[in-house]
Amino acid sequence: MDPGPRDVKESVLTEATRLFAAQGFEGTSVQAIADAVGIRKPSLLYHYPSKDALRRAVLDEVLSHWKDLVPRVLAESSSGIRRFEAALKAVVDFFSADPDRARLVMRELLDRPEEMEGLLREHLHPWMNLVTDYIRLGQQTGQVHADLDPEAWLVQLVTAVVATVAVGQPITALLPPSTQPPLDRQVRELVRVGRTSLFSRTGPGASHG
Amino acid sequence: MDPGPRDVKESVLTEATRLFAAQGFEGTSVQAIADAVGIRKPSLLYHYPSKDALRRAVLDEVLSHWKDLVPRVLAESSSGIRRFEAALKAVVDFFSADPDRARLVMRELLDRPEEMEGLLREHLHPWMNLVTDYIRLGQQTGQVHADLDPEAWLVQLVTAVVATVAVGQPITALLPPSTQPPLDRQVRELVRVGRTSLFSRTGPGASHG
DNA sequence: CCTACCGATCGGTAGG
DNA sequence: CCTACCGATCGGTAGG
Repeated sequence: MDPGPRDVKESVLTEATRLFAAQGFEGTSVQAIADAVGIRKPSLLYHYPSKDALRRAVLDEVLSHWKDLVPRVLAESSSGIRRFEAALKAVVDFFSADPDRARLVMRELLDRPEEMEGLLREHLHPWMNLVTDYIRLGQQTGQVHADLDPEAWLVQLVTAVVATVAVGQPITALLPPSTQPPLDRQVRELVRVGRTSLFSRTGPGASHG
Repeated sequence: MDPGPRDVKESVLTEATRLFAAQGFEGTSVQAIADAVGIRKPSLLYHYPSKDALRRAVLDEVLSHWKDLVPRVLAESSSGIRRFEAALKAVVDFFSADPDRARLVMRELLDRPEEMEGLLREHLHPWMNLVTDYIRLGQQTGQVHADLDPEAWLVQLVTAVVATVAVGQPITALLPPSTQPPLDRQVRELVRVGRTSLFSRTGPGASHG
């Protein structure tokens, strides 16, 4: 029944992620995390020397999973509109698979904007240039809207994905009743918005990649 | 020099808004707000009987300003693309004028999703139907993309505005250096995304309104 | 991983 | 709007 003691540290990280995402860092006490794991507070502080160390470990895990994702997405060799769909789907899936990731990122952006500036540069900038170069190529061939701002467009789209997944529950309460899960419906429209705002013609003109 | 005692309550609200937006509700102590105002803690609790009452007052003020805005926006009688631009600009201006509004809304959506569901319904649903009806009209005349999901599109756009303004500082750090203020650049692209994802033809075909 | 304990701060109250 | 004070909880440490 009990998890073996060898993965107590891992379960501290799991519970901390859950609670930080739901209630925020300041809204979550070390005691509450220890209770969720089923150990005493000083035992938790043996694994992570301070509450802030635990926060950094939680954030680190999200960002390292993100770093794993990026090479896989960029390795997709399909071209044009299919490449767009595959890449955007990968980003959506990454956050949808665990909405706590989106909530955590959103909270850190609000709580510690200066710290996050550095982390975003480190984790997004490298591959951002690859994507924006590819977009500019599309602009030269006329596939992509000429007046699109590549960097701003990309930042816009990722922001929209993170925000939509992070606060999906309350905002999709505005949608009329439907058989479709509300978040799916919201994400589907997000993808359509991304596609139409990127491509100037939507036909199957996959001519480079 | 000192503000007269008659507007102490107002200045409590102002400082609470600033601090809740920057550090969150749990991250801000009643003592910190009292310090910012220049009074003692029990004096603050005379004006607002509890910390939670102060939180509700702060949120209420944001939402009531929002309620003031909506009729003005919908009174805009221009049509088609101009109507879109004017309405979206009004929403952007509302949050840009005081980014704390966007941060506050985002934090409440994360901290209290259930409570916010009700408030969103109350404050957005009424005029949401007006907008989506207008969008459907555009779909019948062919001005608006036929496969657009009106409710989801509208929720998507407002979410994007709030998120972009709320975390504008850290996310625009990803943009290359420019003479243009980064948030302006980000907002300009957001408007372009909104326009191209809404209209199927962007010519000046203002035929109804 | 535990018991026992620390000073500091939390939101809030009594009483004027 | 103040002084004085409340019990509860905070993150963290000593010591085993």
